Amino acid sequence: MGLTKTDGYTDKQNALAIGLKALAHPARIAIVEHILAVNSCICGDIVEALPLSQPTISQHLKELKAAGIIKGTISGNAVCYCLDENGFEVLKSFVEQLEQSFVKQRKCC
Amino acid sequence: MGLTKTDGYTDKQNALAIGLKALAHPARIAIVEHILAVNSCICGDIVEALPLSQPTISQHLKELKAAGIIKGTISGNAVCYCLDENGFEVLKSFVEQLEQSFVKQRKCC
DNA sequence: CATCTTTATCGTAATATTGCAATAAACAAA
DNA sequence: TTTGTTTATTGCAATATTACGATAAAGATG
Repeated sequence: MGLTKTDGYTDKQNALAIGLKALAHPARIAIVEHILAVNSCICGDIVEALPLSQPTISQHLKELKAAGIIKGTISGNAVCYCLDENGFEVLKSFVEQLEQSFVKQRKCC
Repeated sequence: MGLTKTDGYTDKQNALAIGLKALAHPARIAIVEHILAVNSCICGDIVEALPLSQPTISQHLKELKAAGIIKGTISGNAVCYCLDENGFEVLKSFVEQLEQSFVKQRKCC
């Protein structure tokens, strides 16, 4: 089938899956890390930093934007990218929730 | 193509992408949350808790195991599943790293 | 205007993922 | 041994993802 079922799960679970999927690719992780590393909006030097063609990177940026992980602001004929605080919160709170439950979990295996 | 490029990224980036991908599915999130919710090893009641067939769930469990997120211990003809601490650390440290960088990031857009 | 620079989109080929029915495998219980 | 119970594997079919060349779109620059 290839089609992920979404009914039968909570909205939260589905939303989280989408968010994680957006980050579950080395190129997209590299893009986020690059944005963090340069510590400013980047105006399209990502193509030089990654081993992918320009159309492919454009596509990855689109996915990160759609997932709310980055924002893009048009500036002349370039686009400035930076992290989107809101989308980042979703990921953070999930991991925090997991960690809290995990600490409470008694070891059994 | 459909084939994710892995050369040109660090081992850490590639490993993280694999770990995130393992969690980037509502069923696998639901499985992990269920293991945490019952607060003990579960011996195969997941099939009743999720809207998927037994073979499909078996496959998702296999992926979570391969990613180091859960462990399975054979117990009679059943299998007890619980979280695997090691695999969980990878995810946790990534988010912590992201968060630290993110705090330092000055707002620009 | 013409041209360059930068980013986005379209079309397409290769590969991956998802889900399930059918079946197997492994052990338990009668 | 026979039957049930539990989990894994195999073999698909349908859909999604990834990557790139070609091209478009939009603004900058000469």
